[in-house]
Amino acid sequence: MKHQSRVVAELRKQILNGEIKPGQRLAEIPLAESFSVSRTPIRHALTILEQEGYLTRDDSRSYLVRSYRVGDVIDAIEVRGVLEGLAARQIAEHGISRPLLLELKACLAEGDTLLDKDTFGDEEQDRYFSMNDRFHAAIIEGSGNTALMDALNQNDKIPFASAASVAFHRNTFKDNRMRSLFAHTQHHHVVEAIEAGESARAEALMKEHAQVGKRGMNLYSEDPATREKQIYPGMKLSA
Amino acid sequence: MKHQSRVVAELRKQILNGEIKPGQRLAEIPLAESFSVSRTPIRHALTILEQEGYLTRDDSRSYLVRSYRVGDVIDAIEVRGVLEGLAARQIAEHGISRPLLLELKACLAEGDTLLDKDTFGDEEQDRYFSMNDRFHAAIIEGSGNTALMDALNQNDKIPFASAASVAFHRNTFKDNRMRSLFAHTQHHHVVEAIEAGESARAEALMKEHAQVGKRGMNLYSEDPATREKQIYPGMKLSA
DNA sequence: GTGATGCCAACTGTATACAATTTAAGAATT
DNA sequence: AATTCTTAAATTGTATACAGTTGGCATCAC
Repeated sequence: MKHQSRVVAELRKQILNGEIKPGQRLAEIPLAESFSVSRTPIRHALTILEQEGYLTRDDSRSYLVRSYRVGDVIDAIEVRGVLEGLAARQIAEHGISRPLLLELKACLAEGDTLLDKDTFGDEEQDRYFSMNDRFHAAIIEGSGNTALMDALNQNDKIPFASAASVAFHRNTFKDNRMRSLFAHTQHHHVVEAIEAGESARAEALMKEHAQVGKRGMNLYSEDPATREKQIYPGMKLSA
Repeated sequence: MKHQSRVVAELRKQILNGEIKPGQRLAEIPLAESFSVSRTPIRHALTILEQEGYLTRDDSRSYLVRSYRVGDVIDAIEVRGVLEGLAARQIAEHGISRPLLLELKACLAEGDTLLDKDTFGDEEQDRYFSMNDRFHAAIIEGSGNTALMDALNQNDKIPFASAASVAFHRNTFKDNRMRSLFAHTQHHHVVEAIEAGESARAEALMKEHAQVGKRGMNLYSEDPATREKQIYPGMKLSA
């Protein structure tokens, strides 16, 4: 029992995995059958996923999986920049707490170790990405600014816009390592600035740091045609 | 006949008006009776209002009207600052469109006229506030950044955090006029900067402009005790 | 062959019945 | 008198029936 939460989670996962393609229509009855529940929990899930931004409604009727334009992703990365910048600034302004500083330093140390090795294969990449997640999450939550957290949660709904999305492109190892090295050095500088109470610098550095999200996916383009290209959760990006 | 949207809107209004107080429990059956509909549209409305942040769930069961701390409001104003700053910057970067410039200039002109008069009573205030809304909406939508609009929509759920919330405090006419005059001058400067393509300046000015939201409600305090005070939609703020 | 009309199937919106669970009160026991 | 146990009422979760609407398809007229 308690189908509600299960259906929401499962459906969201299917959308994010790309098992359900954008533009595809989601009708209640087929979904109910496929989940072996009644329409009631399905309706609940569709309502929530619409609110979360994964679905839209066609003519105020049926639900469609939403797709995005590349321009939306670029813009969302910009939004993440200013928000994470604000988080870094507020931490610097209020003075960083001991536990937060320790967590950030732990992230830095782990990254140093990873990037110091001669190899940078799948395992190292995965560990790097997970460390990257922790770093960003620590800064965001460390700000204690719930409005900021909410706004970023909203923003992360857009595919490839979240800090975790550096994990989606898989180019050559050398490329990824270089990029990671650069990004990690930015992490160092941000922590430096925060520790020194240099709030404006911390904000600027963190803001700029978000731009790696564009570069990493070759989205760094103001070309209007590129901006219009469709993109969706679970899409394979050939970088 | 389409009770859903009506119930959502009505219930949201009641929460925002403070007719439903924070901490109050919202049970489905009493609500259904009061709206003269079945539980189904009520459930739908509660699901949406929870997603929108107006309600929380107690022990994953009943819905409660959420309340906020003053600190949340201050933080949300800060978030609005960086987001509206980003909007102004992007407009300046991409070059302002003719219709947008006209709309902004119209807002400026209307404000000039209003503030030039000798009186600044309720009517002038209301017109000023409505013009202020239009100005902010024009900048936000004019950025064309949907992620930014989504994030700001999320942010505006926090009571007194939206740009429209300058309307909530009613002090002496003189105070309000002075504040409005100052804020309006900032509007002028922002448009100036955007028109000149001075994107960094436009961003900084717009960011600073959000701070009037704190001052206007005497929320400008880093005092931890003040930050902890409870606040809720529809609450009367004695400034 | 083409277009209009009408019918049927599928779908959403709403109401409601039923099951499972929580809450509360009252009774019983210590 | 206090605590615990029992039980009933209230509430949420789920299923389902029914009505109203929409869209597609086939038939029919031209």
